[in-house]
Amino acid sequence: MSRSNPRVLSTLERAGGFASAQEVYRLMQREGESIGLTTVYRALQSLVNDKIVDVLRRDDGEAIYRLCGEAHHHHLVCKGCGVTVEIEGGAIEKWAKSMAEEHGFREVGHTAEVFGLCSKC
Amino acid sequence: MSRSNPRVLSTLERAGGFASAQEVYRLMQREGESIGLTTVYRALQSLVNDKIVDVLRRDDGEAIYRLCGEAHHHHLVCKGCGVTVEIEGGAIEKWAKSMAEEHGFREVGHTAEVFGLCSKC
DNA sequence: CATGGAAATGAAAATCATTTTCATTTGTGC
DNA sequence: GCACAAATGAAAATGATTTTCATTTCCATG
Repeated sequence: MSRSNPRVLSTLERAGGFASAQEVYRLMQREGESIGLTTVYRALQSLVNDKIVDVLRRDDGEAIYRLCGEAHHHHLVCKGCGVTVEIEGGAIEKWAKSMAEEHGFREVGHTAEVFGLCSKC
Repeated sequence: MSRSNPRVLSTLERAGGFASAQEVYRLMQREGESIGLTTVYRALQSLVNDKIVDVLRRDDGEAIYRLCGEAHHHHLVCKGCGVTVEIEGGAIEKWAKSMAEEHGFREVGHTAEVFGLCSKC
């Protein structure tokens, strides 16, 4: 019952391994792929079940998917112009892990975003 | 323009300081309070703006609100039962600040959440 | 006591991501 | 070719949240 559609997976990869179902769908449409939104949702769910992708939530509640094992990075976002820089987060990994262990948590993940005003704004 | 309706706040308190907008609404109805769902949503948004409550996301994407203390802290949330522990984040402050400076950003803020499965789940 | 405008309220409609339904298509073994 | 399970996708359903807009409540001031 593997509905893990390879076209969806490869699109998610091309998206930088980080996109919502709607975004994957739009991307595939734009690239001329013929696929239904329903199938995209099912494929993503399936990929999550198979632990091939992770699911997180954006602040607005939309689910975003990313490849497991993707190098985990974070974002530095400008509140003024929206420009985004990927930043490295080794410090966070450690912090999250130690905090979790301290309270007996397992299977730990985390989200972190930094925002401010870039030099131009 | 303070729409931070005190009845909504007190209901959230009574709910154990942890509930979705829909739950607050249902609770108030059950207690015979006369209030509209719209007003509950507006009050909660207002409380978030005023930093009186925090907003998180349940796994299903529903927003949940909870009273928050003054001190800047982060949350360790269980994906299973939703139990939440406040954790200290000095490491994060430093990390966010240094990453931002490195890229010339000013007026820096950040968000960070850690999630996993607690010992009971 | 008006009364006039600003803020608050809430019912109903709109939005939007996600899920479900169901009829159709595709693929596979026989 | 044939039957049958799995996959697909269009359209409808769902459910949280937001928006619209008409009405009501407050309050200051005449």
